[in-house]
Amino acid sequence: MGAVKTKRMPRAVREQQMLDAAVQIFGRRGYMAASMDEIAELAGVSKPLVYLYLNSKEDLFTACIRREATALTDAVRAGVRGELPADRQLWEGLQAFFAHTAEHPHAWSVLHLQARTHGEPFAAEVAAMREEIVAFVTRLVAAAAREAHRDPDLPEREVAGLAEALVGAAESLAAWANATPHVTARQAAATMMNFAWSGLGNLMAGHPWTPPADEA
Amino acid sequence: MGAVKTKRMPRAVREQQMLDAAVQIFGRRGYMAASMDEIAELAGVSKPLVYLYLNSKEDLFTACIRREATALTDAVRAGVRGELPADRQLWEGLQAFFAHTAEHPHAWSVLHLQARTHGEPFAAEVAAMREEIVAFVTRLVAAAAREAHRDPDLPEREVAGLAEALVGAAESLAAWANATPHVTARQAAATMMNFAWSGLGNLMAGHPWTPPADEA
Amino acid sequence: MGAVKTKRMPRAVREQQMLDAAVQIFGRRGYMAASMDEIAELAGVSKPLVYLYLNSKEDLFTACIRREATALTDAVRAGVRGELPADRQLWEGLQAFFAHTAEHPHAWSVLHLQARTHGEPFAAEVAAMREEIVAFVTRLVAAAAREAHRDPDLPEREVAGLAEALVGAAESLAAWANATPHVTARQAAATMMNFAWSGLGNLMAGHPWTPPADEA
Amino acid sequence: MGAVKTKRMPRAVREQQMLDAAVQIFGRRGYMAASMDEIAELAGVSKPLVYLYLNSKEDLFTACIRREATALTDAVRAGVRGELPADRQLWEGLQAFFAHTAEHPHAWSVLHLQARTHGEPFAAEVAAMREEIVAFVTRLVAAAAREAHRDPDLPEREVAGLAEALVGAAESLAAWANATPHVTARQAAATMMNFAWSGLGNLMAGHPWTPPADEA
DNA sequence: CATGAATGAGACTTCATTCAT
DNA sequence: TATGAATGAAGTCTCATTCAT
Repeated sequence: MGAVKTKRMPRAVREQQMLDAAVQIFGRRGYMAASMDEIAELAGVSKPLVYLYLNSKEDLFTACIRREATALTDAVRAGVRGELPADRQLWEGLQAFFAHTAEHPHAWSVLHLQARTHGEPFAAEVAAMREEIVAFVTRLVAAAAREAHRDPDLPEREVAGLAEALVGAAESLAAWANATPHVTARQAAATMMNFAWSGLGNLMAGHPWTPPADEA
Repeated sequence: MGAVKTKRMPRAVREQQMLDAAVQIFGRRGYMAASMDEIAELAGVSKPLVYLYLNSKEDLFTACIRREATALTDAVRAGVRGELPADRQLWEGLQAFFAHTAEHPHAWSVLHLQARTHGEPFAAEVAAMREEIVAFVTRLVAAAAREAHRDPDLPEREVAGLAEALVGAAESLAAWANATPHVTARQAAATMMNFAWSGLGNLMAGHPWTPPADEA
Repeated sequence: MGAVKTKRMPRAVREQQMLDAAVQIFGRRGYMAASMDEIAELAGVSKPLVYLYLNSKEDLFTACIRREATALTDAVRAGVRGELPADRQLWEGLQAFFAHTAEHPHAWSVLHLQARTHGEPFAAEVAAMREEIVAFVTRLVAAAAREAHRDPDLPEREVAGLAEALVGAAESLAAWANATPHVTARQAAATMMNFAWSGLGNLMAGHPWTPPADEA
Repeated sequence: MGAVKTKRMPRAVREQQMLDAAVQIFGRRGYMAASMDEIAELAGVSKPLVYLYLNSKEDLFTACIRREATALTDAVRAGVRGELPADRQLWEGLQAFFAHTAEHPHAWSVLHLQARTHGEPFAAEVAAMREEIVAFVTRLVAAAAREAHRDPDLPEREVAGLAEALVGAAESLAAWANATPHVTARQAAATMMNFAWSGLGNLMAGHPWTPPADEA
């Protein structure tokens, strides 16, 4: 188990191996309980090399957060086509989000649980990513309001609260989907759309949001 | 700082003091970073006494989780009147929830962040509480469906997903409300109702959920 | 070897044992080469106890320096009778100094070599002690000048230089006396008086300083 | 900062660059705290090259000591003209000594502080140099005795002690002169002559040693 | 009931040193 | 010749936990 022990690799490659191992261990054990020994072993290198390249446990953790935050936002961005109406964009973004978090559960654990649980420096790193996503959602809500010719604008804090709730719901659902067998990204996204777009009231009245039938 | 150092208290009282201190420290520092030394000092007792009464760090943490989980569910239960329609019950439950988490931020940190970040034994404890709340929400959704004479029942897993999303949104909003100045429990609950009951679609179309005007 | 392993001693006693061990190891190996493990073992306690009582290696070293500096200045002060003429006071002070350094060679190594070799915080500690001794010598020189009715006062910096040279010579001689077998404190002090009081010129001309014949 | 990084230099030159760097780092940080990394970087070469040329940290330190000890004794020897009377020779030697130590403070730190603080192998190296200087001083004292027709020869150990004290005083004064602004080598040497040649007694009586007025 | 005294185990980190190119 | 890559060994420090009074 762990990376095959190959000797003398260029620095950039070794660094990625270390980050891979670190994300896995941090995700499994949590920041404090993770030991540099275990990370080094899983990466197939000696501990001093980890320190030589990544400096300290804190820096290593930060590097993990940064890499995975970027990967996640990139994945979401890549999944969305900007020319579609707001609900369709949200639908696509959610699918990309659930797909990515399902494929990288350790990374998601690092971002969603570990990073927020261990003080400012790390939490701030995730907050930046979150803000980017919240901003994306906020743009969608604004666009939807325009499309619907909504007249009295929603107060700014109300929008912030809504975006927060939506993102929170999605995050929570991601954890649930990861833990529940046979729940696909598509299904999770559909549940989210029903919940967030139609609302429970409409849903109960028999008016769910209906996904488009085009995709794989 | 810390409890006033009084000698010879009955065991039950001492134990509560210890749990108070532990919740505070665990909430502030996280499970691993919290030290038994600091907890004992804040509780105003010697470390061996903590071990005598609560056995080990794990047991102490579990006791904290259990006490605070019970307190939270009790608070929510106490806030709801079962004879009202579903949306009103949800409205009241959410208010109670946001009010309690705002008043006990350390406890909320323990339940929402710390307990889920440190492996099965603790996560399971919180999961039990969560299930109780999810069950409550599920009953509400079922009741709402009945009230609306919804015909084809929602598939069970879909309901589970919706409840999960709703709870997740509420949890996320609780953290946000705690961190954002001047957001009251009532406002947070109203945002949740708009979001969860009416849905973004309706909201954009100018049909928000309207809270009743009766309460303080 | 090392202190007899007795259990459960009061804190003050254990602290002294630790300082004893630390002075010995620091004196033998130097600050950096000394390991806390070795010190703890020689003190007959576990390492954590050393940290519990003395905080850190730096603090431990500082405590050693302080204790030994105080002991040395106390010893010198106790050896001098203030009512005698200047040269007799110097003679007595030197004897006390050489006797003390000979009896506590590790302590002398800590003060003379180790403390000065490892940065400001420690050097400053010794500098304070040294200044006290230099001040004592400076008073003697001034007194001698008064006794001799010397008219044009010596410039202040000149006095500082002389005191520095005298103390330096004594320090150096202490190391030499410790390393050379069969050199007593009395002999070392006599050499110093010849050198410092009479000067090489007088000495060569057959006019040495003659010690009083009273003491043991 | 550091030597300019030039490729392909002859071995002898590279070695000197390394020794320069090593003396500086050892002088600044002390033997143990100095790291081979820092030395290699300051020398502008890679660490393996340092090992190729100088074998080990111990050997490197020894090489530093040897080079600087030779440089110092050479400087003193070069400053003394053997045909002059003893006190003039001492005067010249002291001036050369203070001038050299002032110009090479790192080297002086290595010889005076670091080398003596780290065990036999290094201390022995310095002891050899010191003996050479002490021998020089001893010859002067003997010469002075002859000039003064002193009859009963000073016992050998007494001479050793005097030389030791003189050298110790000079060493101490060198450190003091380096640390005190605006004290020149000439002034330091003058203080030493007053102290060592005339003695405090004479000095107090108004009979200092007077330097010749010839030099720059 | 309550605590001062004590420790085994393990964490992070650094360093001198060596391969393989 | 010269170096980027790599590590065994050791050091400081912290913590949960237990005696013995």
